[in-house]
Amino acid sequence: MVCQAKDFQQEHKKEMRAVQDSMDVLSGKWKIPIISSLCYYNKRRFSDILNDIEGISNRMLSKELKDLEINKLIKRTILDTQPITVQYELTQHGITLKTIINNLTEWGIEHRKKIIEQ
Amino acid sequence: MVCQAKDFQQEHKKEMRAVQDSMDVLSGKWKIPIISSLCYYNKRRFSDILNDIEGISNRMLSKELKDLEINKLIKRTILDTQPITVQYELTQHGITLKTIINNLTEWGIEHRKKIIEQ
DNA sequence: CAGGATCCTATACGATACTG
DNA sequence: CAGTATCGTATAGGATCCTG
Repeated sequence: MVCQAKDFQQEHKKEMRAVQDSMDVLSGKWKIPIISSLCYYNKRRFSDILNDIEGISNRMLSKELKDLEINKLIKRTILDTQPITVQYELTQHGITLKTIINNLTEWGIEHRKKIIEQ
Repeated sequence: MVCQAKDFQQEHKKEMRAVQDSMDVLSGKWKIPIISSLCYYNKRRFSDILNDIEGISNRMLSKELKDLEINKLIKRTILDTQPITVQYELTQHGITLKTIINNLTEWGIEHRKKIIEQ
């Protein structure tokens, strides 16, 4: 009995740590919106993302894109255009976040309804 | 054609806004971990949550719990014990976040593997 | 035990201007 | 176009102490 309770405890600790691991990579005001943009549009240029996300500054977008690239969630490609354009897309690993993005989208819609209805 | 492209554009704008709506409520370092604790343990006292989440201070926990209560995601109950204890649990609305928490947990585990393996 | 009050710091973020 | 550099502010968050 006591032993099983301890097992649950252990299991929950692991789950809690896993969630925090996710949040280490995803927290902040802009990471999720950026990933969402790439999730919905697939390939997207710097200035496009800048327009997709309301309120973000180029400084922040630049910094966050770097972070996400370091964490292997997105891939950066310089296109041979004139002038040069840069394309971003999700990596295979980044794509595994699609489920979460979809859930957040659905939840956001429901949450807005809940807030408005009162 | 052009018209359909515009429709997609519109749809994506909505999705993007929905995601940001979610993040308005959930962003910050501690909200998701707190919800996770209540998600996995169901009913939980203040000091328990304080222990569940590594690194959180009582000041932050107190503040974030208030925020979540205002947003109707959790419910606060004062128990008639000596000394007084306070119990927190997810509301019906808060429970709708379980899917997201579970996904974040799974993703965190996979992400850790990815990071370690290189 | 469950917080509130106070003080303090780091950093996240914004605005603006500039460059290849 | 895709950033970088610089500067400034706000606020998120930590540490500590106090109270019913």
